[in-house]
Amino acid sequence: MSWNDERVELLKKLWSEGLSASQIANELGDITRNAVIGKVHRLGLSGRAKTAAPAVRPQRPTRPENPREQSRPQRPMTQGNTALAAEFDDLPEEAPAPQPQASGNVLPMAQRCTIMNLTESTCRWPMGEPGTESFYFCGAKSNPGMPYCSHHARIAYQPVQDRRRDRRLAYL
DNA sequence: CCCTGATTCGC
DNA sequence: GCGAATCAGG
Repeated sequence: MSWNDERVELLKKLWSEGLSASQIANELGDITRNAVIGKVHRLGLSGRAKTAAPAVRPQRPTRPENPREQSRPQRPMTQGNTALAAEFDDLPEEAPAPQPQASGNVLPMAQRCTIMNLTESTCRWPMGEPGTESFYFCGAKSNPGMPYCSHHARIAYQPVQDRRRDRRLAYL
C-alpha cells in the first residue's frame, strides 16, 4: 500500500493526537512503525512533546564507511505541547495485590518515589513495607494506561492480559 | 525483553 | 519518496 491523501491525513491526525508510531502503523494497516516514523519525518512533523532537549548528536558508529562527515547544523527545535491530558480510563478493579519485598536495604529517601512523586506514567508498584518509612514506589516508567512499568505489569497481570492499546480505536 | 522515536541509506 | 536496519533510550 502507498501513502494516499487519506492515509497521510489520518497519519497526521493520529500523530498529533499523540499515538505512537506503532499504534498508528497498526491502525493504518499493512505498514510498519518504521514506515510511519519515516513518513512523519518526511512530512516534518517530528518532535512532539519533549520535555528537555537531549542534544545528543546522532553519530552512526558502525556503518559502512561514510567518507565525508558533514557537520549537522543543530536544529532549532521548536517544541511545545508538553502535556498530554491523560485520564485514568480504568484502573483495574482486579487490582493485583503485589507482595512487597521486605528487603534489608532500601533506597535513600532522596531518590524514593513517594506518593507525591507519582505521575500518570510512573510505576505504582509498592516497595518496602506499607505504612512505614521504608515504603515507596517503583517509579519507573509505566506503560500507557497501565499503573505499572512493563516489568511489574508482567508480574501483576499474569493470567489475563487482554486489554491493550485498542481502547481508543474502538470508535473507528 | 518489551517498548519509544531518530537516523541513515539502498532501493 | 519509501522504509528496513539500526541506533539510542525508557
